[in-house]
Amino acid sequence: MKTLSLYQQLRQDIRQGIWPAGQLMNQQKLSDYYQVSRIPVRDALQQLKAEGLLVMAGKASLKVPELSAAEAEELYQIRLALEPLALERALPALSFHQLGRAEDLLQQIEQQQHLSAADRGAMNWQFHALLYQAGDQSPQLLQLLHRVHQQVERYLGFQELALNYTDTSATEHWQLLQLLRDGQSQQALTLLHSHIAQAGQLLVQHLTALEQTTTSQQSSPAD
Amino acid sequence: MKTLSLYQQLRQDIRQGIWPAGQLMNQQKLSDYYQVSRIPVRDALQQLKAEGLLVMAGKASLKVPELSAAEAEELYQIRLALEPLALERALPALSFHQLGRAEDLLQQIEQQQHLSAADRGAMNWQFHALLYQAGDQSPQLLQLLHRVHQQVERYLGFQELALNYTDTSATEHWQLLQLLRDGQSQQALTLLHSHIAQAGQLLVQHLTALEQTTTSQQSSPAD
DNA sequence: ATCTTGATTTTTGTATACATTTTTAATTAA
DNA sequence: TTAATTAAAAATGTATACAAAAATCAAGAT
Repeated sequence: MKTLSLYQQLRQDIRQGIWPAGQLMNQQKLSDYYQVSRIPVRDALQQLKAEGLLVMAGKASLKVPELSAAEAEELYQIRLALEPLALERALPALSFHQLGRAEDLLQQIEQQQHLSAADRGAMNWQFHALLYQAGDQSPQLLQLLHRVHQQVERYLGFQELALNYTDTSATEHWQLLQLLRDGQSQQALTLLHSHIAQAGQLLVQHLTALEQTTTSQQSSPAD
Repeated sequence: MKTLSLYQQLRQDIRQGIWPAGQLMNQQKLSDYYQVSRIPVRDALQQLKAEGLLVMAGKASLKVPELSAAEAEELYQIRLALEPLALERALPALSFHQLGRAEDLLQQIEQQQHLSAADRGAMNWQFHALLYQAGDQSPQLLQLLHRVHQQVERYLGFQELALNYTDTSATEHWQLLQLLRDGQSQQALTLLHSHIAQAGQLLVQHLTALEQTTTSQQSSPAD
């Protein structure tokens, strides 16, 4: 078991809901909890803030941001805008060697049986990133996408959604690789687009339904 | 004159070339230079690193990243992918009130005569951001774009490029506002796209030319 | 009852000191 | 000469202590 940096630990704990949405993250509490001084806590918090995994609450304090269907939709629109671009830029450098590595990873993901939705999401991103990284021609783009996926993973971990979607998703990944191997770039880009759109739609629908039940629960006893 | 945070100061100094590309940014030297302890320096450095304005150099040190035409092109491709999306999402919330504020800003920019290319770039981004911010419906997108523009500004400050382009650019901004006021959304999006593409092309051409003269200077005396 | 005002408490910001790691330089062997 | 190894140095990581700021709460005025 690798020892995690405090930053990694915190990120994981936020994703796992130990620090839920709305939670105020103050240095003192955290330095007590994790048994370190406030300096490394500061560092970790600042990094998380820069990545959008924490947001300002008031003038000088940080909190775990709330989740919303609207934001999830925004994140998926960003994915839709950036990921086809990333794949397109990587296309010239996508050798069979690279595609082989992607296949290995995909197979490995499938063999992992009992994964949480968030973990599965993280591995899916690894797969996508492997393709986009080819040739190392889009470091800026990759960094932005990494950030976006950090955010998305919080939404995935939120609830075990659409269990049957994982099959569809996996199938599409294999199809994507097949198209890339055959040099059918345009079709690959189209598939990637609809693949992301579909996943986004599913997530947003799920969250929207959830928000409505929650708000109706909140308002009906009061009214 | 407002007192800048160390982070802001450092960002400005990097943009102004006080710490040039390739420069190693170590905490000790900087804490001497800015007359503060290493703690606030750490904070500032970490933030700059998270924003991509500093990059790792070796295992634990940071440096000012090098500039390249390839990266500039990447950044403009990202702008092209994200900014039309941002405008599209802001469209429903774009009231005449908002457009009026944008006009004021534009006029104000034009009245500022002697600005560096980087300063002018920063104000241009302010103008674009004002449009995209309407309705506050894309906070994630705005944050990503802010990051991208931080990077772009380094390139603009690099050299006083294409002095005559500022006129073209300003004209296009007024045209964009006109189209938005007239409700010609599709045309506005198209104009925005070509506006960004044009600026990007100009910058990349400029940098490419510059890189070639530099590399030929480097290699010819040796060979 | 609500909104100020001021004092109290909590929290964050920064300096200093020390521990650990990384980097650099020098030395030795191949 | 080059590469590997090791010792010196410099730099970063972390803890503690203190200063400044922010948030909280209670008392008083409207």
